[in-house]
Amino acid sequence: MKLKISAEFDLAKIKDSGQTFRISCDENDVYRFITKDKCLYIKRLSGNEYDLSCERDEWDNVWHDYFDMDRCYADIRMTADDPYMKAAADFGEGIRILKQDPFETLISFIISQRKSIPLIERSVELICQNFGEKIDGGKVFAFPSRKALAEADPELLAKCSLGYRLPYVRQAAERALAGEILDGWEELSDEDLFKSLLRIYGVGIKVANCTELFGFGRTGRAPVDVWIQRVMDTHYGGENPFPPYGENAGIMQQYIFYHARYNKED
DNA sequence: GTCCAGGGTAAGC
DNA sequence: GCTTACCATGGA
Repeated sequence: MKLKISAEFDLAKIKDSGQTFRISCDENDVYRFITKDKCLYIKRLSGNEYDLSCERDEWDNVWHDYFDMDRCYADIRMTADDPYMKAAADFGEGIRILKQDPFETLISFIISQRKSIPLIERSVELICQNFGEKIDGGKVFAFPSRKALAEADPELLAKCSLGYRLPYVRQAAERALAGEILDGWEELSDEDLFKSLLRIYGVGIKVANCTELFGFGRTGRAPVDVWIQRVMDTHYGGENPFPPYGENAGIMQQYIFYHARYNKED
């Protein structure tokens, strides 16, 4: 179907903002998004006109929330209150925080530690191809279920370039399958959710915050990785500039991350 | 060969 | 509580 999207919405920036590791783009600028067992192909035609592979009800029921369409990012960007933050927020116009599946987010960010984004994408894609269900007529693989990953053949799992993270991934999948983690955690406060995530083997402060922000929609969480730390050291005297933004701290963090990584240092 | 990547754990103070 | 060695892999 065709859809007019008047909100800030930039497919290339969303793809390159390091939130999820499975967005692809073909030579015709058709972007492919995957969440759970759904797959969306979307292309910008002109202005704010888009061509989508799904129909209205799937957009309303799945993708509208996935793309966080009820939030006004323009209003949030305007609150940037120092020159560097303002420049990053302008540069990142069109980024949105995707509301991803908690299990996929947790596993993906456990894998992400000490890896570059291209290598994370490769590992996650291998996991999907080896252990995920075929969707979209068999052309695409969904992220693996808890059961498929918990019961994954160890040798095949090792071929996904997980390195020392392999036991982290397996244990998280086993505990998720057993219902010991994630289930019901939507009800927890940000702080309680944080504490619960930190108890998972292989999950530290950064991965816990990424899981909160991208998997549970907790936009007040602002993960600090090596890029954000560099910006803090270089432009903010080592201080964390995000707490004043409250519930939008994670969104401002995402503008800074995209800006810093896109411009390689700065 | 060296350094780095959307870090975390465990041992040692 | 805080610091530090070590962790497996691939790209620059």
